[in-house]
Amino acid sequence: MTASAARADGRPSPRKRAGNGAASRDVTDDVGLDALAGHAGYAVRRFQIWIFQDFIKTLGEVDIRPTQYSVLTVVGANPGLSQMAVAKRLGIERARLVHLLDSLEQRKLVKRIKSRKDRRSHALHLTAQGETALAKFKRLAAEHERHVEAKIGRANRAHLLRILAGFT
Amino acid sequence: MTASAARADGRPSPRKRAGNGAASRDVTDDVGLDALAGHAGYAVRRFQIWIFQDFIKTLGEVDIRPTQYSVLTVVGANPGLSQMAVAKRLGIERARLVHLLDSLEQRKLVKRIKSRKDRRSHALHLTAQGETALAKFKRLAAEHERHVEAKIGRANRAHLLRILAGFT
DNA sequence: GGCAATTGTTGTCGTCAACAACAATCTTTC
DNA sequence: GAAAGATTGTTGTTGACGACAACAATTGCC
Repeated sequence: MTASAARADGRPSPRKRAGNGAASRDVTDDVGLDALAGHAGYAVRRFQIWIFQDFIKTLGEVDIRPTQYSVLTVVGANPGLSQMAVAKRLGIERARLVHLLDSLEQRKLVKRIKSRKDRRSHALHLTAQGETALAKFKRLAAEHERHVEAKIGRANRAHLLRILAGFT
Repeated sequence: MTASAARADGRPSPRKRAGNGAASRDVTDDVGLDALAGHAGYAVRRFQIWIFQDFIKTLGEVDIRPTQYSVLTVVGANPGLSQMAVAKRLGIERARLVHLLDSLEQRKLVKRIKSRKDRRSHALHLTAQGETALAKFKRLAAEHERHVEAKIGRANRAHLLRILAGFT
């Protein structure tokens, strides 16, 4: 895999010569992108955008976005966590989590309970409504995962998860 | 419904299921996250954040962000493209590309040349300065790619690129 | 020639990461 | 036990980014 290193030296092979102004046709369909093909970040970025859009669409009927889903899942699996703990675990800032929880609490899905052991912190719990809602969200999320499988293939998805297991 | 894990797929879950309670002092280190472990989107998201941060840091000395790099690369490989063509190819909005190009043009890396064949559009070119700068950016980007290899392994990175080739 | 479509541009809105500051509350240290 | 320092939740700001809408200039189509 040469990636960009091999082409950094001189003029590579500009396959698609788009000469001056000759772009009036349908060049947009066929723009050489060789230089980006070897960049993991670019591929991952495009893939992540696709995945999130499918997730948002698939969970659209319940109006749950990926970040909200991750919060609900973590709180559901670990009731009583503090906001700090959840933020750290999900890699989001506690400042951001505040708004997330404001929204989720307003929708009666989670509740903040003042901890008596550390009166600075809030113990997070799902409401009863939140539990049943999360069950439905998980079904929809599983459907979304099937879309991913359909897109990149079952084996590839499994391999992808294994490769990226260290980041979860 | 206990909502403890996504049992949709009967994964044996050999992972780190933290014994509950034992971590009441430093919960942050060991929060059960099994429910998210099977979600491709979450892993990809975290990975993408890691990749971008490393890219931004590695290209920090030249102050080039991933999106800027992708624009420069495409324009460098396909001189004369219109803004619309670049935007379409990179999957960004032309409205957004305007600001990107404003910045890059201000830094004398690219130039907008009014096309005489279609006086609505601009033909995009790298400046001479932009060409040499891009060469350096590509060397740094290659270094970044080596960081990725070091993180997930050479073979895994190659496989990842193959899996996601359809999204580039 | 007239009307629809395209291109670049400007603007708004909402999401998200990164900081900074703050009050309330632990925790440490003397 | 009190002062000093750290932590938690909160508010606010900044900037990158995606999605949309509107607009003038220009082009293509009929």
